[in-house]
Amino acid sequence: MALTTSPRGTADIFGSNLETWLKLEGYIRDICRTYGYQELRTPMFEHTELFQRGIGETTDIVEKEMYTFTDRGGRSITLRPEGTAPVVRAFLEHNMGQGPLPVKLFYLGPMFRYERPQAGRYRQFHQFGLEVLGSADPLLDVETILLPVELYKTCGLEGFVVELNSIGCPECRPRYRDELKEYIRPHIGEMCSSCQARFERNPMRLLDCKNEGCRKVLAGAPVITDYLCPGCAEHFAQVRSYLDVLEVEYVLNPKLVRGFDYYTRTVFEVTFAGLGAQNAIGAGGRYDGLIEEVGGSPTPAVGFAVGVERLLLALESEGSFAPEARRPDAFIVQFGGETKVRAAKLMYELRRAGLHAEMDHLSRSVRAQMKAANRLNARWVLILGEEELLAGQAKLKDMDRGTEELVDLAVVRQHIQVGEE
RNA sequence: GUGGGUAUAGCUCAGCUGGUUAGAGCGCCAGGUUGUGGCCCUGGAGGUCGCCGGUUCGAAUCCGGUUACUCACCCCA
Repeated sequence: MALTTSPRGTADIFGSNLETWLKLEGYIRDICRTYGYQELRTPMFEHTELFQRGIGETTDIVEKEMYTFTDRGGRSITLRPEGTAPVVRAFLEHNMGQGPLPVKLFYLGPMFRYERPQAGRYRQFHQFGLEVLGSADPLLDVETILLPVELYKTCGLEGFVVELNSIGCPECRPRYRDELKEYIRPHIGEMCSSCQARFERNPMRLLDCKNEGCRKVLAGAPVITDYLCPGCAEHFAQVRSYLDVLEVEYVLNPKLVRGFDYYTRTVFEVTFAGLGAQNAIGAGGRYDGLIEEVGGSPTPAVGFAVGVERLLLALESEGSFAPEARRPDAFIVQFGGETKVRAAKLMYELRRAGLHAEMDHLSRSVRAQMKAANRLNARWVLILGEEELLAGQAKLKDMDRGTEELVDLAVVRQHIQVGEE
Protein backbone atom coordinates (compact mmCIF):
# COMPACT_ATOMS: atom_id res chain seq x y z
CA MET A 1 0.00 0.00 0.00
CA ALA A 2 1.37 3.35 -1.01
CA LEU A 3 1.65 5.66 1.95
CA THR A 4 1.86 8.62 -0.36
CA THR A 5 -1.40 8.25 -2.22
CA SER A 6 -4.87 8.91 -0.90
CA PRO A 7 -7.25 5.95 -0.86
CA ARG A 8 -8.92 5.07 -4.11
CA GLY A 9 -11.70 7.36 -5.18
CA THR A 10 -10.73 10.14 -2.76
CA ALA A 11 -9.03 13.42 -3.49
CA ASP A 12 -7.30 16.31 -1.76
CA ILE A 13 -8.87 19.66 -2.42
CA PHE A 14 -6.44 22.57 -2.27
CA GLY A 15 -4.97 25.52 -4.11
CA SER A 16 -6.96 27.20 -6.84
CA ASN A 17 -9.29 24.21 -6.90
CA LEU A 18 -10.22 24.94 -3.30
CA GLU A 19 -10.93 28.56 -4.19
CA THR A 20 -13.47 27.29 -6.69
CA TRP A 21 -15.08 25.10 -4.05
CA LEU A 22 -15.29 27.98 -1.60
CA LYS A 23 -16.89 30.18 -4.21
CA LEU A 24 -19.51 27.54 -4.98
CA GLU A 25 -20.14 26.89 -1.30
CA GLY A 26 -20.65 30.62 -0.84
CA TYR A 27 -23.30 30.65 -3.56
CA ILE A 28 -24.97 27.63 -2.00
CA ARG A 29 -25.16 29.22 1.45
CA ASP A 30 -26.42 32.47 -0.04
CA ILE A 31 -29.25 30.88 -1.96
CA CYS A 32 -30.26 28.73 1.00
CA ARG A 33 -30.45 31.82 3.18
CA THR A 34 -32.68 33.68 0.76
CA TYR A 35 -34.93 30.65 0.33
CA GLY A 36 -35.17 30.17 4.08
CA TYR A 37 -33.28 26.91 4.59
CA GLN A 38 -31.38 26.16 7.79
CA GLU A 39 -28.19 24.18 7.67
CA LEU A 40 -28.13 20.79 9.35
CA ARG A 41 -24.86 18.98 9.96
CA THR A 42 -25.43 15.31 10.64
CA PRO A 43 -22.72 12.80 11.55
CA MET A 44 -20.63 11.28 8.81
CA PHE A 45 -21.82 7.85 9.95
CA GLU A 46 -25.08 6.38 11.17
CA HIS A 47 -26.44 3.05 12.31
CA THR A 48 -26.47 0.77 9.29
CA GLU A 49 -30.15 -0.04 9.75
CA LEU A 50 -31.09 3.57 9.04
CA PHE A 51 -29.88 3.24 5.46
CA GLN A 52 -31.18 -0.28 5.05
CA ARG A 53 -34.66 0.82 6.03
CA GLY A 54 -34.50 4.24 4.44
CA ILE A 55 -32.95 3.64 1.06
CA GLY A 56 -34.29 0.12 0.64
CA GLU A 57 -32.80 -3.31 1.21
CA THR A 58 -32.77 -4.21 -2.48
CA THR A 59 -31.17 -1.06 -3.81
CA ASP A 60 -27.65 -1.23 -5.23
CA ILE A 61 -26.40 1.19 -2.64
CA VAL A 62 -27.45 -0.95 0.27
CA GLU A 63 -26.62 -4.24 -1.38
CA LYS A 64 -23.09 -3.50 -2.47
CA GLU A 65 -21.95 0.10 -2.12
CA MET A 66 -21.92 0.91 1.58
CA TYR A 67 -18.87 1.45 3.75
CA THR A 68 -20.03 -0.64 6.68
CA PHE A 69 -18.03 -1.75 9.69
CA THR A 70 -18.55 -2.99 13.20
CA ASP A 71 -17.33 -0.63 15.88
CA ARG A 72 -15.72 -1.66 19.14
CA GLY A 73 -19.10 -1.80 20.82
CA GLY A 74 -20.36 -4.33 18.31
CA ARG A 75 -22.62 -1.85 16.53
CA SER A 76 -22.95 -1.94 12.76
CA ILE A 77 -21.99 1.48 11.49
CA THR A 78 -22.15 2.86 7.94
CA LEU A 79 -20.53 5.90 6.41
CA ARG A 80 -23.43 7.86 5.01
CA PRO A 81 -24.02 7.10 1.33
CA GLU A 82 -26.64 9.84 0.98
CA GLY A 83 -28.08 12.70 2.97
CA THR A 84 -31.82 12.25 3.17
CA ALA A 85 -32.04 9.39 5.64
CA PRO A 86 -29.77 11.14 8.18
CA VAL A 87 -31.81 14.34 7.87
CA VAL A 88 -35.01 12.42 8.46
CA ARG A 89 -33.42 10.71 11.48
CA ALA A 90 -32.39 14.09 12.93
CA PHE A 91 -35.85 15.50 12.18
CA LEU A 92 -37.39 12.74 14.24
CA GLU A 93 -34.74 12.66 16.97
CA HIS A 94 -35.18 16.36 17.69
CA ASN A 95 -38.97 16.37 17.27
CA MET A 96 -38.74 19.03 14.63
CA GLY A 97 -42.21 18.06 13.51
CA GLN A 98 -43.54 19.69 16.66
CA GLY A 99 -42.26 23.08 15.57
CA PRO A 100 -43.44 25.33 12.76
CA LEU A 101 -44.05 23.43 9.54
CA PRO A 102 -42.70 22.88 7.02
CA VAL A 103 -39.19 22.33 8.28
CA LYS A 104 -36.68 23.47 5.66
CA LEU A 105 -33.17 22.13 5.97
CA PHE A 106 -30.05 21.95 3.84
CA TYR A 107 -26.79 20.08 4.14
CA LEU A 108 -23.44 20.19 2.41
CA GLY A 109 -20.78 17.57 2.98
CA PRO A 110 -19.10 14.32 2.04
CA MET A 111 -20.91 11.09 1.20
CA PHE A 112 -19.35 7.65 0.79
CA ARG A 113 -20.07 4.87 -1.65
CA TYR A 114 -17.90 1.89 -2.48
CA GLU A 115 -17.90 1.98 -6.26
CA ARG A 116 -15.36 1.85 -9.05
CA PRO A 117 -14.28 5.44 -9.59
CA GLN A 118 -14.99 6.97 -12.96
CA ALA A 119 -15.47 10.39 -14.49
CA GLY A 120 -17.67 12.28 -12.03
CA ARG A 121 -17.86 9.37 -9.61
CA TYR A 122 -15.82 8.99 -6.46
CA ARG A 123 -15.86 6.97 -3.27
CA GLN A 124 -15.90 10.09 -1.17
CA PHE A 125 -17.86 12.78 -2.91
CA HIS A 126 -19.83 15.80 -1.80
CA GLN A 127 -23.47 16.59 -1.97
CA PHE A 128 -25.42 19.72 -1.38
CA GLY A 129 -28.98 18.83 -0.64
CA LEU A 130 -32.11 20.09 0.97
CA GLU A 131 -35.25 18.66 2.45
CA VAL A 132 -38.66 20.16 3.13
CA LEU A 133 -40.48 18.15 5.75
CA GLY A 134 -44.09 18.35 6.84
CA SER A 135 -46.00 19.50 3.79
CA ALA A 136 -47.42 17.89 0.67
CA ASP A 137 -47.83 21.20 -1.13
CA PRO A 138 -46.89 20.68 -4.80
CA LEU A 139 -45.42 24.17 -4.72
CA LEU A 140 -42.69 22.74 -2.52
CA ASP A 141 -41.92 20.03 -5.08
CA VAL A 142 -41.42 22.90 -7.47
CA GLU A 143 -39.26 24.78 -4.99
CA THR A 144 -36.88 21.84 -4.77
CA ILE A 145 -36.57 21.92 -8.54
CA LEU A 146 -36.36 25.68 -8.77
CA LEU A 147 -33.65 26.14 -6.15
CA PRO A 148 -30.96 24.02 -7.82
CA VAL A 149 -31.91 25.48 -11.18
CA GLU A 150 -31.41 28.97 -9.77
CA LEU A 151 -28.11 27.86 -8.27
CA TYR A 152 -26.89 26.53 -11.61
CA LYS A 153 -27.92 29.75 -13.30
CA THR A 154 -26.22 31.86 -10.64
CA CYS A 155 -23.04 29.91 -11.28
CA GLY A 156 -23.38 30.66 -14.97
CA LEU A 157 -24.19 27.11 -16.01
CA GLU A 158 -26.20 26.83 -19.19
CA GLY A 159 -26.30 23.39 -20.74
CA PHE A 160 -28.44 21.53 -18.25
CA VAL A 161 -31.83 19.89 -18.64
CA VAL A 162 -34.49 19.19 -16.02
CA GLU A 163 -36.28 15.90 -16.49
CA LEU A 164 -39.51 15.32 -14.63
CA ASN A 165 -41.81 12.44 -13.89
CA SER A 166 -44.29 11.19 -11.33
CA ILE A 167 -43.97 7.64 -10.11
CA GLY A 168 -47.20 7.65 -8.17
CA CYS A 169 -47.79 6.33 -4.70
CA PRO A 170 -48.42 2.94 -3.06
CA GLU A 171 -52.06 3.39 -4.13
CA CYS A 172 -51.56 3.60 -7.85
CA ARG A 173 -48.14 2.12 -8.45
CA PRO A 174 -49.05 -1.58 -8.03
CA ARG A 175 -51.64 -1.37 -10.76
CA TYR A 176 -49.11 0.17 -13.13
CA ARG A 177 -46.48 -2.33 -12.11
CA ASP A 178 -48.82 -5.15 -13.08
CA GLU A 179 -49.65 -3.58 -16.42
CA LEU A 180 -45.97 -3.06 -17.13
CA LYS A 181 -45.15 -6.65 -16.30
CA GLU A 182 -47.95 -7.88 -18.53
CA TYR A 183 -46.52 -5.81 -21.35
CA ILE A 184 -42.96 -6.96 -20.83
CA ARG A 185 -43.59 -10.60 -20.04
CA PRO A 186 -43.82 -11.83 -23.66
CA HIS A 187 -40.48 -10.15 -24.43
CA ILE A 188 -38.56 -10.85 -21.25
CA GLY A 189 -36.62 -13.67 -22.90
CA GLU A 190 -34.98 -11.25 -25.34
CA MET A 191 -33.97 -8.72 -22.68
CA CYS A 192 -30.62 -8.29 -20.94
CA SER A 193 -29.71 -10.37 -17.91
CA SER A 194 -30.02 -7.55 -15.39
CA CYS A 195 -33.49 -6.76 -16.69
CA GLN A 196 -34.46 -10.41 -16.40
CA ALA A 197 -33.13 -10.51 -12.88
CA ARG A 198 -35.10 -7.43 -11.87
CA PHE A 199 -38.27 -8.24 -13.71
CA GLU A 200 -40.14 -9.75 -10.77
CA ARG A 201 -38.58 -7.73 -7.98
CA ASN A 202 -38.55 -4.21 -9.38
CA PRO A 203 -39.96 -4.05 -12.92
CA MET A 204 -39.97 -0.26 -13.02
CA ARG A 205 -36.19 -0.23 -12.97
CA LEU A 206 -36.22 -1.83 -16.41
CA LEU A 207 -37.54 1.42 -17.80
CA ASP A 208 -34.19 3.22 -17.67
CA CYS A 209 -32.10 0.32 -18.96
CA LYS A 210 -29.58 1.57 -21.51
CA ASN A 211 -29.41 -1.69 -23.43
CA GLU A 212 -30.44 -1.15 -27.04
CA GLY A 213 -32.64 -4.23 -27.24
CA CYS A 214 -34.35 -3.54 -23.94
CA ARG A 215 -35.07 0.03 -24.95
CA LYS A 216 -36.72 -1.22 -28.10
CA VAL A 217 -38.99 -3.49 -26.14
CA LEU A 218 -39.86 -0.73 -23.72
CA ALA A 219 -40.44 1.93 -26.34
CA GLY A 220 -44.13 1.12 -26.45
CA ALA A 221 -44.52 0.23 -22.80
CA PRO A 222 -47.37 1.65 -20.77
CA VAL A 223 -46.51 4.90 -19.07
CA ILE A 224 -46.87 5.44 -15.32
CA THR A 225 -48.45 8.84 -15.71
CA ASP A 226 -51.43 7.21 -17.40
CA TYR A 227 -52.05 5.12 -14.28
CA LEU A 228 -51.80 7.71 -11.53
CA CYS A 229 -54.56 7.72 -8.94
CA PRO A 230 -56.66 10.91 -8.83
CA GLY A 231 -54.63 12.31 -5.95
CA CYS A 232 -51.29 11.76 -7.63
CA ALA A 233 -52.57 12.97 -10.98
CA GLU A 234 -53.86 16.16 -9.42
CA HIS A 235 -50.59 16.65 -7.54
CA PHE A 236 -48.58 16.15 -10.70
CA ALA A 237 -50.78 18.55 -12.64
CA GLN A 238 -50.23 21.21 -10.01
CA VAL A 239 -46.49 20.67 -10.02
CA ARG A 240 -46.44 21.18 -13.77
CA SER A 241 -48.66 24.18 -13.54
CA TYR A 242 -46.42 25.86 -10.96
CA LEU A 243 -43.36 25.06 -13.04
CA ASP A 244 -44.98 26.81 -15.99
CA VAL A 245 -46.00 29.82 -13.93
CA LEU A 246 -42.50 30.12 -12.52
CA GLU A 247 -41.01 29.61 -15.97
CA VAL A 248 -38.93 26.62 -15.08
CA GLU A 249 -38.08 24.73 -18.24
CA TYR A 250 -38.33 20.97 -18.04
CA VAL A 251 -38.78 17.87 -20.11
CA LEU A 252 -41.27 15.16 -19.22
CA ASN A 253 -39.63 11.76 -19.07
CA PRO A 254 -42.16 9.06 -18.26
CA LYS A 255 -39.35 6.51 -18.06
CA LEU A 256 -37.51 8.37 -15.32
CA VAL A 257 -37.30 6.20 -12.22
CA ARG A 258 -34.99 6.56 -9.27
CA GLY A 259 -32.65 4.22 -7.49
CA PHE A 260 -34.04 4.72 -4.02
CA ASP A 261 -37.15 3.00 -2.78
CA TYR A 262 -38.43 5.93 -0.81
CA TYR A 263 -39.60 8.15 -3.64
CA THR A 264 -43.29 8.83 -4.26
CA ARG A 265 -45.02 11.05 -6.78
CA THR A 266 -42.62 13.69 -8.09
CA VAL A 267 -39.15 12.64 -9.20
CA PHE A 268 -36.71 14.73 -11.20
CA GLU A 269 -33.20 14.69 -12.45
CA VAL A 270 -30.98 17.45 -13.78
CA THR A 271 -28.56 16.26 -16.41
CA PHE A 272 -25.60 17.88 -18.09
CA ALA A 273 -24.24 16.53 -21.36
CA GLY A 274 -20.49 16.33 -21.59
CA LEU A 275 -19.69 14.87 -18.21
CA GLY A 276 -19.24 11.38 -19.55
CA ALA A 277 -21.52 8.58 -18.50
CA GLN A 278 -22.32 10.11 -15.11
CA ASN A 279 -24.42 12.95 -16.40
CA ALA A 280 -26.72 13.73 -13.46
CA ILE A 281 -25.68 16.87 -11.62
CA GLY A 282 -28.70 16.92 -9.37
CA ALA A 283 -31.72 14.83 -8.59
CA GLY A 284 -34.54 14.54 -6.14
CA GLY A 285 -38.15 13.94 -5.50
CA ARG A 286 -40.92 13.51 -3.02
CA TYR A 287 -40.77 10.86 -0.32
CA ASP A 288 -44.07 10.88 1.55
CA GLY A 289 -43.55 7.41 3.00
CA LEU A 290 -39.98 7.56 4.28
CA ILE A 291 -40.53 9.23 7.62
CA GLU A 292 -43.11 6.68 8.64
CA GLU A 293 -40.83 3.91 7.40
CA VAL A 294 -38.08 5.12 9.70
CA GLY A 295 -40.46 5.20 12.67
CA GLY A 296 -42.08 8.63 12.68
CA SER A 297 -45.69 9.56 12.20
CA PRO A 298 -46.72 9.85 8.54
CA THR A 299 -45.16 13.05 7.25
CA PRO A 300 -44.88 14.19 3.64
CA ALA A 301 -41.53 15.51 2.49
CA VAL A 302 -39.58 16.42 -0.62
CA GLY A 303 -35.95 17.15 -1.36
CA PHE A 304 -33.02 16.95 -3.72
CA ALA A 305 -29.26 16.56 -3.81
CA VAL A 306 -26.64 18.11 -6.04
CA GLY A 307 -23.31 16.41 -6.71
CA VAL A 308 -20.75 19.07 -5.96
CA GLU A 309 -17.88 17.49 -7.89
CA ARG A 310 -20.09 16.95 -10.92
CA LEU A 311 -21.38 20.48 -10.81
CA LEU A 312 -17.81 21.74 -10.66
CA LEU A 313 -16.88 19.54 -13.62
CA ALA A 314 -19.81 20.92 -15.57
CA LEU A 315 -18.84 24.49 -14.67
CA GLU A 316 -15.26 23.78 -15.64
CA SER A 317 -16.33 22.44 -19.01
CA GLU A 318 -18.19 25.67 -19.70
CA GLY A 319 -15.22 27.61 -18.40
CA SER A 320 -16.94 30.57 -16.81
CA PHE A 321 -16.74 29.98 -13.09
CA ALA A 322 -13.09 30.62 -12.23
CA PRO A 323 -12.86 32.64 -9.02
CA GLU A 324 -10.72 35.74 -8.92
CA ALA A 325 -7.14 34.92 -8.07
CA ARG A 326 -6.08 36.20 -4.67
CA ARG A 327 -3.17 38.58 -4.55
CA PRO A 328 -1.23 40.01 -1.58
CA ASP A 329 -1.71 43.70 -0.98
CA ALA A 330 1.94 44.18 -0.21
CA PHE A 331 5.27 42.36 -0.28
CA ILE A 332 7.99 43.83 1.91
CA VAL A 333 11.53 43.63 0.61
CA GLN A 334 14.32 43.88 3.19
CA PHE A 335 18.07 43.45 3.45
CA GLY A 336 18.41 41.33 6.56
CA GLY A 337 19.58 42.51 9.97
CA GLU A 338 17.76 45.51 11.37
CA THR A 339 15.84 46.02 8.13
CA LYS A 340 14.28 42.58 8.51
CA VAL A 341 13.19 43.39 12.07
CA ARG A 342 11.56 46.60 10.90
CA ALA A 343 10.00 44.79 7.96
CA ALA A 344 8.53 42.20 10.26
CA LYS A 345 6.98 44.87 12.47
CA LEU A 346 5.53 46.58 9.45
CA MET A 347 4.20 43.34 7.99
CA TYR A 348 2.23 42.46 11.11
CA GLU A 349 1.02 46.03 11.45
CA LEU A 350 -0.38 45.85 7.93
CA ARG A 351 -1.95 42.45 8.64
CA ARG A 352 -3.57 43.83 11.79
CA ALA A 353 -5.11 46.46 9.56
CA GLY A 354 -6.58 43.70 7.42
CA LEU A 355 -4.09 43.91 4.57
CA HIS A 356 -2.49 40.80 3.16
CA ALA A 357 1.25 41.43 3.56
CA GLU A 358 4.10 39.03 2.84
CA MET A 359 7.88 39.01 3.06
CA ASP A 360 10.81 36.75 2.26
CA HIS A 361 11.84 33.99 4.68
CA LEU A 362 14.72 32.46 2.71
CA SER A 363 17.35 35.23 3.02
CA ARG A 364 17.06 35.91 -0.64
CA SER A 365 18.59 38.71 -2.70
CA VAL A 366 16.56 41.80 -3.46
CA ARG A 367 16.20 40.62 -7.00
CA ALA A 368 14.91 37.26 -5.87
CA GLN A 369 12.56 38.96 -3.44
CA MET A 370 11.19 41.07 -6.27
CA LYS A 371 10.69 37.96 -8.32
CA ALA A 372 8.85 36.36 -5.45
CA ALA A 373 6.65 39.42 -5.10
CA ASN A 374 5.91 39.29 -8.78
CA ARG A 375 5.12 35.61 -8.66
CA LEU A 376 2.68 36.17 -5.84
CA ASN A 377 1.22 38.96 -7.93
CA ALA A 378 1.58 41.42 -5.04
CA ARG A 379 -0.12 44.73 -5.68
CA TRP A 380 2.57 46.79 -3.94
CA VAL A 381 6.16 46.21 -2.96
CA LEU A 382 7.67 48.03 0.00
CA ILE A 383 11.44 48.30 -0.02
CA LEU A 384 12.93 48.83 3.43
CA GLY A 385 16.61 49.73 3.12
CA GLU A 386 19.04 51.27 5.61
CA GLU A 387 18.79 54.68 3.95
CA GLU A 388 15.04 54.75 3.81
CA LEU A 389 14.79 53.67 7.43
CA LEU A 390 17.15 56.42 8.60
CA ALA A 391 14.76 58.88 7.00
CA GLY A 392 11.72 57.05 8.45
CA GLN A 393 10.62 56.12 4.96
CA ALA A 394 10.19 53.20 2.58
CA LYS A 395 10.06 52.91 -1.17
CA LEU A 396 6.59 51.99 -2.33
CA LYS A 397 6.48 50.35 -5.71
CA ASP A 398 3.30 49.98 -7.73
CA MET A 399 3.79 46.56 -9.31
CA ASP A 400 1.05 47.07 -11.89
CA ARG A 401 2.40 50.36 -13.18
CA GLY A 402 6.07 49.87 -12.39
CA THR A 403 6.30 53.27 -10.68
CA GLU A 404 7.71 53.90 -7.23
CA GLU A 405 7.94 56.71 -4.70
CA LEU A 406 9.34 57.40 -1.24
CA VAL A 407 6.68 57.29 1.45
CA ASP A 408 6.85 58.01 5.18
CA LEU A 409 6.50 54.81 7.18
CA ALA A 410 3.73 56.40 9.21
CA VAL A 411 1.49 56.65 6.18
CA VAL A 412 2.45 53.53 4.27
CA ARG A 413 -0.70 51.77 5.30
CA GLN A 414 -2.93 54.61 4.09
CA HIS A 415 -1.14 54.65 0.75
CA ILE A 416 -1.77 50.96 0.24
CA GLN A 417 -5.37 51.12 1.40
CA VAL A 418 -6.12 54.09 -0.85
CA GLY A 419 -4.33 52.40 -3.71
CA GLU A 420 -6.53 49.34 -3.29
CA GLU A 421 -9.65 51.33 -4.12
C1' G B 1 -17.99 -6.86 -9.39
C1' U B 2 -16.75 -6.95 -15.28
C1' G B 3 -14.00 -4.98 -19.60
C1' G B 4 -10.52 -1.44 -22.37
C1' G B 5 -6.48 2.21 -22.02
C1' U B 6 -2.44 4.32 -19.24
C1' A B 7 1.79 4.51 -15.50
C1' U B 8 9.18 8.02 -17.27
C1' A B 9 11.40 14.94 -13.17
C1' G B 10 6.77 19.12 -9.22
C1' C B 11 3.45 19.50 -14.15
C1' U B 12 2.65 18.10 -19.56
C1' C B 13 5.01 14.57 -22.25
C1' A B 14 9.36 12.37 -25.79
C1' G B 15 12.32 7.93 -25.50
C1' C B 16 12.03 4.01 -32.97
C1' U B 17 12.11 -2.68 -33.84
C1' G B 18 15.73 -4.11 -25.95
C1' G B 19 22.14 -1.61 -26.34
C1' U B 20 26.64 2.56 -22.50
C1' U B 21 26.17 8.40 -18.02
C1' A B 22 17.19 8.53 -19.33
C1' G B 23 15.59 13.68 -22.35
C1' A B 24 12.45 18.28 -23.67
C1' G B 25 9.10 22.25 -22.47
C1' C B 26 6.98 24.54 -18.30
C1' G B 27 7.83 25.15 -13.07
C1' C B 28 11.62 25.57 -9.03
C1' C B 29 16.69 27.61 -7.33
C1' A B 30 20.87 30.72 -8.54
C1' G B 31 23.51 34.13 -11.65
C1' G B 32 23.72 37.88 -15.72
C1' U B 33 21.93 43.66 -12.55
C1' U B 34 27.33 44.32 -5.02
C1' G B 35 19.26 47.63 -3.79
C1' U B 36 14.44 46.33 -8.03
C1' G B 37 9.73 41.93 -10.76
C1' G B 38 7.50 40.71 -15.67
C1' C B 39 10.99 39.73 -21.35
C1' C B 40 15.69 37.59 -22.59
C1' C B 41 20.31 34.76 -21.66
C1' U B 42 23.41 31.23 -18.65
C1' G B 43 23.86 27.56 -15.07
C1' G B 44 21.87 24.24 -11.25
C1' A B 45 18.86 21.00 -8.31
C1' G B 46 15.30 17.32 -9.05
C1' G B 47 13.91 10.61 -11.65
C1' U B 48 14.04 3.48 -7.08
C1' C B 49 11.42 4.84 -15.41
C1' G B 50 4.45 2.63 -10.21
C1' C B 51 5.77 -2.10 -7.63
C1' C B 52 7.19 -7.53 -7.84
C1' G B 53 8.89 -11.32 -10.78
C1' G B 54 10.37 -13.48 -15.60
C1' U B 55 12.97 -13.63 -20.61
C1' U B 56 17.96 -11.81 -22.03
C1' C B 57 24.96 -10.98 -22.11
C1' G B 58 21.93 -6.52 -21.39
C1' A B 59 15.02 -4.20 -19.91
C1' A B 60 12.16 2.48 -19.23
C1' U B 61 11.53 -0.68 -23.79
C1' C B 62 9.45 -7.63 -24.28
C1' C B 63 6.25 -11.15 -21.01
C1' G B 64 3.38 -12.28 -16.43
C1' G B 65 1.42 -10.59 -11.95
C1' U B 66 0.15 -6.59 -8.80
C1' U B 67 -1.26 -1.60 -7.39
C1' A B 68 -2.90 3.05 -8.91
C1' C B 69 -5.02 6.31 -12.41
C1' U B 70 -8.48 6.60 -16.34
C1' C B 71 -12.76 5.43 -19.52
C1' A B 72 -16.98 2.36 -20.02
C1' C B 73 -20.57 -1.43 -18.02
C1' C B 74 -23.43 -1.87 -13.45
C1' C B 75 -25.38 2.03 -10.63
C1' C B 76 -25.69 6.84 -9.26
C1' A B 77 -24.74 12.93 -7.27
